[in-house]
Amino acid sequence: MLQLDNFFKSAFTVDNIIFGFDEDDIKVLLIKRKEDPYMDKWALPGYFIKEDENLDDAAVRVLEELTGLKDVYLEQVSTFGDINRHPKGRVITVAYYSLVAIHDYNIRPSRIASEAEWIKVKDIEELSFDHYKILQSCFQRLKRKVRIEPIGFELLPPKFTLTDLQHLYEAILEVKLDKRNFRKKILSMDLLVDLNEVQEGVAHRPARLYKFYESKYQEFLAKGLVFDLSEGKAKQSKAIKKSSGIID
Amino acid sequence: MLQLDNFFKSAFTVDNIIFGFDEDDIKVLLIKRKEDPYMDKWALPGYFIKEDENLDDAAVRVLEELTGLKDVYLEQVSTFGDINRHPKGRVITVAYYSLVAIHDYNIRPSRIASEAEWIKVKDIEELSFDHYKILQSCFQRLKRKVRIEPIGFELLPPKFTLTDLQHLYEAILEVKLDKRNFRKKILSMDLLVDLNEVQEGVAHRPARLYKFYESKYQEFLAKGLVFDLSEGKAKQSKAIKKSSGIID
DNA sequence: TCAAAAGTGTTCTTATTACACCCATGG
DNA sequence: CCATGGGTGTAATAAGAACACTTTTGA
Repeated sequence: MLQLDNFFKSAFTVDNIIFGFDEDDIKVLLIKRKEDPYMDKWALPGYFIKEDENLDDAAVRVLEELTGLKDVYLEQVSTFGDINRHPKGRVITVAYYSLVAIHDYNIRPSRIASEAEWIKVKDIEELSFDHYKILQSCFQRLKRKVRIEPIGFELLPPKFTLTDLQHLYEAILEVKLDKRNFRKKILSMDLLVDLNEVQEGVAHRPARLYKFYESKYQEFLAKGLVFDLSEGKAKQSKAIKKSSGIID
Repeated sequence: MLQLDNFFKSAFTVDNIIFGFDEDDIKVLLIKRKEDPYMDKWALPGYFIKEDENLDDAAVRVLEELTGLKDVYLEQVSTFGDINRHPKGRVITVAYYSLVAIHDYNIRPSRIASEAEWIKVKDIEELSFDHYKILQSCFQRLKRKVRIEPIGFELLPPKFTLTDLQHLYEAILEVKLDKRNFRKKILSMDLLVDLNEVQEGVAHRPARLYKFYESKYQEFLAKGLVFDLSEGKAKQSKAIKKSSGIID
């Protein structure tokens, strides 16, 4: 008869890597800890999972408790459990990343967080615990994911310009993209709605504003199209085209 | 002062999804449990992690203890921790997948496994615990991963024919590929060595044998090339080409 | 001599790249 | 009237897709 008490048990936490986009840079939300270990050091917002709580629910709760953010995109990335990753004993952590439109939310640090601040990913050199490693792993995941699904829009306000979108992709993919080719591609996917509005108060020709057309994305997927802004126009996926007739 | 004992602690396990390839089908290695819960039912090989053991080390150890397999490709996929996933109480599990060339290894079931058997992924309809869900999630991961890195070779014996390789990709990607186009692509990547040997004892024209040229893959990566057999020839990555000169 | 799979090129179509100038606005 | 970023098209190149017949072997 299996008795769980015969096996070692560990504390479990969730850590959230919250990505934002601001002035051409990808940032993450870090908290300054007001609790040992690593008191007064920058860390990812994370805390212990409860006994009666699923992992995803814990990620949502902890995020809200520490930063005030809710209803944001969340995805599990990876689990870190090295024996010595926590100075007080074995603590295994499940890392999640989220995507937030920075200016649409107010951050309210609380609980173990004395401050919370958006910091450029490229300026971060070290963090508490193994959080630097976790950050890198989540940034890699974001980079891959953004080429497969149109999640980048989560990082922009509801109305954005094509240049905003291009800069977002350039920041995530760490590449320079060609303006004309980028526009051709994204518009040909037919996933954006031209709002017939323009920017106000800019000292140059104002840009048109667009929004992401969520429900068209479902049609887009149903047609077997693939979202990839980084290397060209949407292509019909092989799965559909090929299965129709290779007799040779 | 943070006291870990004030927080909920859970038992935690690793589960291994071991993929193999045989007669044009992707298979997974399942064990028949000789221990409750789910005694005599098919399950993924998995067991409890020890107090002084990192997650990856546990995956390696458990795999060997239950199946006799060692020195195989292993990668963490995802963590499953729903409150009720284990009938005896809270058990959080970290899922790994591995890739094995079926005929190069002998399986020796032991510990909690009374039998171990390779079963086609497409024939599996249910498993113990939430293992069916874990399997699906790992298969999705394999599907994505195989297009980005040449890990498929782990599933083949050291010497294989181009048809073997094509069938492998067709099985994983669940697509039919064109023979001539497939050969053109893979050979143009220059990652295979033609061994100047042919199959023996086949009732048709014997095929040439190839092996994967591991060290050439490093050169290949260094040139900024991308491995993708599913949609065409290796392309120079945008990261390298683009950064060189867009002035417009 | 048959069955079974190996091996091999070309053409057409589509996607990707490179690239430069005029436009609208605020200061 | 200047500075700033917005907006636009085309031609050349490269990659992808479609497709059929001859070869070699063992039975």
